[in-house]
Amino acid sequence: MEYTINQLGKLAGVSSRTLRYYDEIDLLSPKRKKRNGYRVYGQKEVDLLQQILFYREMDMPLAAIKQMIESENYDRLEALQSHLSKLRSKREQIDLLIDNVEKTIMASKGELTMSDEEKFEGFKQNMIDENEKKYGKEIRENYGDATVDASREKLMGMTPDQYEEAQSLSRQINDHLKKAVEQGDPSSELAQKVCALHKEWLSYYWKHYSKEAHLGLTQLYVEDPRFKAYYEEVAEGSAEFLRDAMTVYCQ
Amino acid sequence: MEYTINQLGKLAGVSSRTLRYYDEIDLLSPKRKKRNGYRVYGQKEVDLLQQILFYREMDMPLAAIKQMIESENYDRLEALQSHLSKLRSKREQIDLLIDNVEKTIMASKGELTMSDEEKFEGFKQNMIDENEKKYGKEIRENYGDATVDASREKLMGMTPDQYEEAQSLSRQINDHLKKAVEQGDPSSELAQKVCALHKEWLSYYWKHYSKEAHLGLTQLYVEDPRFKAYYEEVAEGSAEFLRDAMTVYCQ
DNA sequence: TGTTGACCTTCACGTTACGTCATCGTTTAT
DNA sequence: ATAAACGATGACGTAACGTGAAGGTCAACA
Repeated sequence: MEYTINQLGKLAGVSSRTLRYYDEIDLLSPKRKKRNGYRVYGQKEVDLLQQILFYREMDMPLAAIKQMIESENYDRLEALQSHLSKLRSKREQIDLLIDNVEKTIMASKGELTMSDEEKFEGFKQNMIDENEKKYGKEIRENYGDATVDASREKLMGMTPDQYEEAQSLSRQINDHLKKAVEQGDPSSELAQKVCALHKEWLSYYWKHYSKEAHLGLTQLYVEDPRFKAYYEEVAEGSAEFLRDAMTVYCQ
Repeated sequence: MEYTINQLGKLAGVSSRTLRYYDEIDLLSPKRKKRNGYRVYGQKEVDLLQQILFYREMDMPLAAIKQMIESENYDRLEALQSHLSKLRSKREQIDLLIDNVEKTIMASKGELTMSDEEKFEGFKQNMIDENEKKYGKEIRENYGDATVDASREKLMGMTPDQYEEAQSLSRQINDHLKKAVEQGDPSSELAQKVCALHKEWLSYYWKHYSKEAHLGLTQLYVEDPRFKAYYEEVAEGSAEFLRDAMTVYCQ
């Protein structure tokens, strides 16, 4: 697919001026120019613009974005993973702010009092972000994005490896669970493997593991509509299936 | 409490230059100046800065913020309520972006293909407005996902006592709901008590409570067949009844 | 007592990521 | 043929500060 400057702009929700500016600073150049000077954007440019907008959404300066995507060791997938974790912390920050506003509302009604520190909770994105501001630039230049994310997660209590592992496990569980449900046998090897994976996944969140608690959790998955909704999205009846499989797994 | 310019800056997470700039444009002036010219900020200024930062967080230009807070009919409480709903929309947009990144990751692994339109979903803000108009599916995704996320997080840190309490509440809710449905009046004392219990029960799963979300959840109970099935077992029409009662409860 | 270093002041220029004309050529529809 | 829509290139404007420079103030320490 080929796009004119305004078509691409509309598609991506940016102005044509923006695209011309990106061309000017050699951040995103059109595939080619027609004889009449018109810019023509192709598939590659569409995808690159998407990448750029992801970074921009994280408030990264365009110069830094340029460095990133021009970098020798730029790993697109790694970058996307990093976007994910940043978006998640952004969401947490918004939750903090929502909390703050709710408290402020109550405070203005005289239902509670807030310390001056509390009044600004959620604005200054705590030590993690300050850390990023301080050292982020240099670290990023030297080691790329992944390292920054890594140190962030460390501050949050989990190592990046743990976090990644947990995320990966979660995806694996869903994938295998789906297949196992299709096969239909809770005592099958695959189903038991899902149970083992689930136990491993739990170990990232639970301090003390016990069979009873694990079984109780899967029972909860069945009983509690909210958990059930989650598992219904993985596969129909997967909550019950997981509980049955876990019953076998825990003997 | 009185603050110097840097103390207030540190407290609020802004630079002293910012505070001087706000003074310059008469957005936020210090309470007074000492003989030596030093700026002194007091309690009123602290609270005003908080308000300003709320607006700034919504990407409102400082000139507009100035107009707002100088306005004759400026209602602080109303403004806070508006912040809340805007923050929620912002959260929704981030969820969209997260969705986009996740899809992009899968696409880059060849697990699915994305249209060019899909690649820019979540960037354009006008999509938020569209989403706000679409009730059914979006509500399920937004509230449903948030519910599941919050539940999972919180459950991991629940003590057995808390879990028991939540379960007990759940049973109480079902008991009383059944009786209330039989009586038939959603505004009855019993029905309102059910709502209060439900709110209490939610507090075991939701990190941040809000009337809107609570009401949205009960609407979800009605619209989503999976949730509805759960409530149909309690009593016929109890999902609708709970929603109607909650509408009264939340005013 | 002098000096150091942390804060404070004002003044002023620099920056980023575009918005917004102005002026012009090109293409398409009527 | 003429208008409307679209494209191009300057060039200037802007918001919200960042970043010095040049200098006054203040507590503490030698």
